[in-house]
Amino acid sequence: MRNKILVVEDEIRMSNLIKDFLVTENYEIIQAFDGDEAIDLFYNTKNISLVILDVNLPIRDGWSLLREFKTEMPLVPVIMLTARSQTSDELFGFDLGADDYITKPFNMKILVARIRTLLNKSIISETTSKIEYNWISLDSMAHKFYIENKEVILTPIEYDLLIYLLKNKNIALTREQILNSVWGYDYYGDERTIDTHVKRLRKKISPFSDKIKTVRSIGYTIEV
Amino acid sequence: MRNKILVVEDEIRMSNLIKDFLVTENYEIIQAFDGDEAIDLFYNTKNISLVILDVNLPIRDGWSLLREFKTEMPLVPVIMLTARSQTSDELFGFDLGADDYITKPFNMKILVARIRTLLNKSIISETTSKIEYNWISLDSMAHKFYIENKEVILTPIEYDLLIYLLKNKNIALTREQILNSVWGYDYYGDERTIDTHVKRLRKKISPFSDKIKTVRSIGYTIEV
DNA sequence: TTTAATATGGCATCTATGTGTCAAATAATA
DNA sequence: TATTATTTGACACATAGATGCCATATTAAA
Repeated sequence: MRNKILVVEDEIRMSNLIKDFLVTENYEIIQAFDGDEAIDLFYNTKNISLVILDVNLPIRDGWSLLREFKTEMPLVPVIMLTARSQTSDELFGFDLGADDYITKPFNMKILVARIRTLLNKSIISETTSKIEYNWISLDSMAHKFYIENKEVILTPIEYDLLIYLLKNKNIALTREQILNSVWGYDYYGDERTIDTHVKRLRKKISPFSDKIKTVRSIGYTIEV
Repeated sequence: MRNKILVVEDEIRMSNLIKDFLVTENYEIIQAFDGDEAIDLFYNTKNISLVILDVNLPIRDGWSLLREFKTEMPLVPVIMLTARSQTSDELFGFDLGADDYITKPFNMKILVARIRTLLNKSIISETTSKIEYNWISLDSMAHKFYIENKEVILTPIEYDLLIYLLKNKNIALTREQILNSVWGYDYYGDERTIDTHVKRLRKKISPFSDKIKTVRSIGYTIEV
């Protein structure tokens, strides 16, 4: 599955430059051109893997966005971009929890290298690109799952749910976490609906239904 | 405890510059001035937290050292220093597993900021998920306990109770304390119910049942 | 030995999860 | 657009599992 990167950059040329390059590297790019748009996209886009954030933004500046992002989703890595090279600024950024820092102008290949480093580290996309176990495999390009080399047809939510469980394999996930990640931040539905989807998913991944474990009083986890 | 940092840099002035600055930041510095010395110190110094590694070294170059360090101790973060700004080199470094990359000349404060970032990360990733004693281990992410490497299935209260006992290992806990912490302050039940849960827990952690000690007329404690 | 505290087995009750079903929402098709 | 198929979310009920408490046995201390 491709990693989704949110690029927050007001200079349209620069933003597109980044986008075009990262697209060729097989990332999925979401662009925001000011702070408000960034906040909006951040909350309404599922499964953002990483944020590239320019410091100099109109309306709302990068540091303030950084603080909000890191408060809400501390696990999503953030790379700060700035034209300034002032040390105090940089430190400020690090202290607020930026994961990396790149001074403009920069070389695209370095950007890609740093993105890779951060994504490899973060739990979020540890296994995003290739999921392949002896009982299940994923062809992310084709958007298909295979159980014992036989394709299983999943609905969109089932697909997202399974990906999320697999990305966080062996981690007990609460229903709230699942809801926030799979359904999105703004969804306020019945948590037990997850049970229904797990039921359906289990049926479809038969005979490996019990790979999806119930963690009583917590939620679910997948063991691979 | 102070973090120990191995600085591998052949230019003595630069090495001392780094050392002096990092010492004021309360790090403990070990200096190596060539590749052989670096290897020697790396293997013979306990608990190195981080390595700062210059690419341009006499005898044995930085990339080769990096490979060796990362093979032997992948969890120790490495920051690469280089005067070169060639992209291909940088990428090479990242691919070999360097955790960060700083081009000379650099600002000391930036170095410190990156060190902090890396050390926080490695500490977090080490401490949050697993706790081990010689007879029992806990994977809190997976929400699982293991006795002699075999998983023991605990109910939610048993799990919380055991966590609480372990957090306060070797401390005698009153039934009231246990009730308040595990059941919550708003719970008004029979204190002797704890006995029942201890009974069940002891059975499950067999043959280490007597690690949970009864402290007569007080409550319980766990010894590890 | 007596007394007080703890250990244990069992059971009634309570809680969380599994499952079938259905209506509403959405997507696909004619 | 109208019609049909699929997907989704929610609920009620069934069920497995967890919990709390009690009566009785056992142990430790005085």
